[in-house]
Amino acid sequence: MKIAGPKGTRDFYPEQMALRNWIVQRWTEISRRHGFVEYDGPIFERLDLYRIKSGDEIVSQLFHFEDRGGREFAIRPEMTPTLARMVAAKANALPKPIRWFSAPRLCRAEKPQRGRLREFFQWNIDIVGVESELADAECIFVAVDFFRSLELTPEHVVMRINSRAVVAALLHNIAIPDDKLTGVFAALDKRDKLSAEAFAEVLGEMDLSEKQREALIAMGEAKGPEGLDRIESMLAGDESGQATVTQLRQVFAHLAAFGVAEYCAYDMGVVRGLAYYTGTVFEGFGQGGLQRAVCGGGRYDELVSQLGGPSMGGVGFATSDVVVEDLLAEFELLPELKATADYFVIDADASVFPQVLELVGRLRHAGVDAAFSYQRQGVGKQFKQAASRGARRVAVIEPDFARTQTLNIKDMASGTQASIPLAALIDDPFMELPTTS
RNA sequence: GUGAAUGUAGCUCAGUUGGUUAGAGCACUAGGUUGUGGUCCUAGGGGUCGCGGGUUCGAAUCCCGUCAUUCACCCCA
Repeated sequence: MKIAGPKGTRDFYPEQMALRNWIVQRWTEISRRHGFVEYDGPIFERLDLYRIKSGDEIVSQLFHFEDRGGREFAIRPEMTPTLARMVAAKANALPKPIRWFSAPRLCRAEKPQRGRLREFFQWNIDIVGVESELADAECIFVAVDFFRSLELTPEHVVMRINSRAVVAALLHNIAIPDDKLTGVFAALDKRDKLSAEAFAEVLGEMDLSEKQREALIAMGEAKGPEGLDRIESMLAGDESGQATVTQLRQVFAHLAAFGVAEYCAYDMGVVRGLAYYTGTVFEGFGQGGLQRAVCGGGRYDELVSQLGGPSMGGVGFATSDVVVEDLLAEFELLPELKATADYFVIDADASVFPQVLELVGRLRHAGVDAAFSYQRQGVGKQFKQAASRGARRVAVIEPDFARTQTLNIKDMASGTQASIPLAALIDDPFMELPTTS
């Protein structure tokens, strides 16, 4: 009886595994380049950890279970609560600022579709313990630098940036009551996906005054530098409100200094769904046929203290292997990852096969990736195998090898071939081959 | 959770108005070109036509159900 894999999960055959590893290596490399160190936590957590702060949306899609003592657990659906828990537990002992990254395997009981599966890998970058908007800007910079390293340009992906503090100040200014904030946040967040009429209709259902609705419509359209100017003028006379705009402008100034301004744009339509964001919020948005968020993040200033730690602000973002792959596929930027070997050793005659094994043994012992054919067959066939195996060089052992102690070495890319003494090969397996053919 | 589309070999698909042993390309395996490669040639393995039921002399093809996948909504990585 055949049993299919679980819905929304993937089997990583060597080809897919190579791509996944390539992506994770990229994440690791970029993280280190920007001065982040790696951490990890358990793959399941107490269910309460997510009940506290992630919001209903996340909780409704948890895979959860009980142990034999009736304790409730959930497979981690996101990493930030674990990070906050770990930081809260040792807050005073950890050197600040905390600059951590992780690439955890996560699970969410969602209905799978493009860019969204039930099991995936997510790259998380977080800076904790820095209140300055420098940290916000640096997180965004890391995200952009990652995309840039994949040869993605602003034509492929842009960072849309906003601040919940600014939004909150605006809403406060037009006297939106606290109990309606969440609803209004949600409405603004999907402004981009709706027509102007549909947006007005959503607002119409929310029991707001005419004036409030007009203000929200004006807000919802604010984008780019002019949009930010308009927002600032809407806050005229509100000193603390204007301060939030000044902070947001600082973020943009830092991003310009880091040299990634062309990737970044102000956008009132970005509010983000997670409940714990308090300040800067941002998302990378795929252009072309993708048209979806490919990374997302923001500032969470209360999460650590809510988990019993000291009052510590944090900011971070995440992206997943699934959307990164979709993004690269969309623009045909996926790498070609073929299996390779440094050397493929061939016998010109079955009688010297023992010497093949001997040479393979010596090369591998020297740290060289060496392969050979299991079957004794013609030289042509063995070369064919060497080629499909991705061998860079082929070493041919001739029938008179015992006497000459010399091999024919061929470079597969250039076709150059040379006669090299065994001792010289072992001494330096990657020597330049004489160019005479 | 709501709505829609699709389900033929490992992959991409053909399969005429329902008619005999269901095909192609790629991939895979073996062999040939008789001592130097990713070309070419030949052969081979592999399919309960998603599954179950119905209509019919006869169903991959029509009908119903079911499952799965994909897309959109919601939300999100």
